[in-house]
Amino acid sequence: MLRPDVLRSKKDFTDIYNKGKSLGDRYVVVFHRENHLDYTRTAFLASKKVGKSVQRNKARRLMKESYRELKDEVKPGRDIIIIARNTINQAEYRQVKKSLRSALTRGKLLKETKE
RNA sequence: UGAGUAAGUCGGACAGUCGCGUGGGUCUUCCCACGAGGAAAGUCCGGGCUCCACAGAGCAAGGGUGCCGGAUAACGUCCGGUGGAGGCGACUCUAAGGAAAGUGCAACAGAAAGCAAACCGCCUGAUUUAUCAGGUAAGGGUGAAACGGCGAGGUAAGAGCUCACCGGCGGUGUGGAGACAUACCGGCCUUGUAAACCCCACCCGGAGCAAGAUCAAGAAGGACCGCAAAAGGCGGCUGCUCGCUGCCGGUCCGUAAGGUAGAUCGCUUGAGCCCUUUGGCAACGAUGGGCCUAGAUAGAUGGCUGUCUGAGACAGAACCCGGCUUACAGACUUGCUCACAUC
RNA sequence: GCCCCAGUAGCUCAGGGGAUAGAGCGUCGGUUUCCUAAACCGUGCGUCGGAUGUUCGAAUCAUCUCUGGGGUG
Repeated sequence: MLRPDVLRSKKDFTDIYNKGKSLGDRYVVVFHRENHLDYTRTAFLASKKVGKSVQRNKARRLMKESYRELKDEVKPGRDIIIIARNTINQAEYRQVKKSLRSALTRGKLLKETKE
């Protein structure tokens, strides 16, 4: 079965790119937009600029793992696209997580309870 | 011991914990099992499978292969051999048919680049002593390549003109399954290039799993049947009105079909892997037994902690197999060769 | 996934077995000018993306490889 919390259609992507907000950090770029649902939908992308398939898979796994640990702090009801930059190849997991956290914080996507 | 050569194996491991994909369970979000490669890569060949075309084969075009024999489902792959090249050797490499079917090309240099010729020479004759006529292709020079090589005889000078050896070509015999090898004889002999066109032999229909098959929303669009009836358009019964009626149009219900979004299948059991015995030099084949080993669909292998020779190669399945090619840190095993030392 | 194409000077491109690889723009130097521009003259600029092979000879032919670009569903 297809999971509902994953972005799929081309229309969603172009809407988020054109009408959503974007912000970048050292290792990742985040696009986000309200989706009027009661849950969050996400997508993790690594383009060919990042490297061959091994590097791209590694980048996506690091981003997914980072998001998994931050998931409970994220406010629901948004579509989020997380894109790897080619600097991610030199990064460790902790650095990626830190970068993603700072990006989400600056986009005010996290709940106010945590710092 | 050192150097080398050939073949092969592994490709960080283990434990705990939080997560991911598939399957199963007593499907309560709990438990169990399994979960990338030797190249998964490049997409360079060969097949399976699916649809289309032809349903008879042949010819042509276009493309491919190219020493011989075997292996194989097939191959441009593999194995064994032949010829050639390299290495002291183990061994390695080899697009290796045909140039006497034809066409083209061979720059520059050189007299001459392919079928005959002759620049300087050499020799003979004539004579005006510097040229002319004839003979010759040994020597010089040019070039990547100059019409068999080298030596002897021979001659005016020379020449396969003659002879020995070597190379090549043709014929015959012998060995071999064949490529080919070898012996004898012959005339003395024909440049290179086919990864230039080409000739000969053999092979090839096209597209590709996003192929294709099944199910199938919709306030989507079209077809047909029926029913109801408000308005409208055109026509008929009559010249007009009313009325009746046919068609179009519109609304609703139904039928069958195609089929978009979407879903399911194709999707992993296969020319499969491991072991035993056995035929074969080998590739590989046969017999018997055992095993089930990813199947996602924006696409599953990651994070943290600890231990160990301290960590680090190239790299990620997408329908599936057989090969080729390319990339690859490091570790290990076995056979063989050469050199040195010792016994 | 499948299928194509390209790679030659700093840039845009010729050249498809025999060149010292060529043209335009550009760079640099000079002439002219008080100076600059324009004009004119000159100058260099290249492992022909890489490796191996065929050939007497390769940018050109063959094989492998790298990089870039495009098409298609």
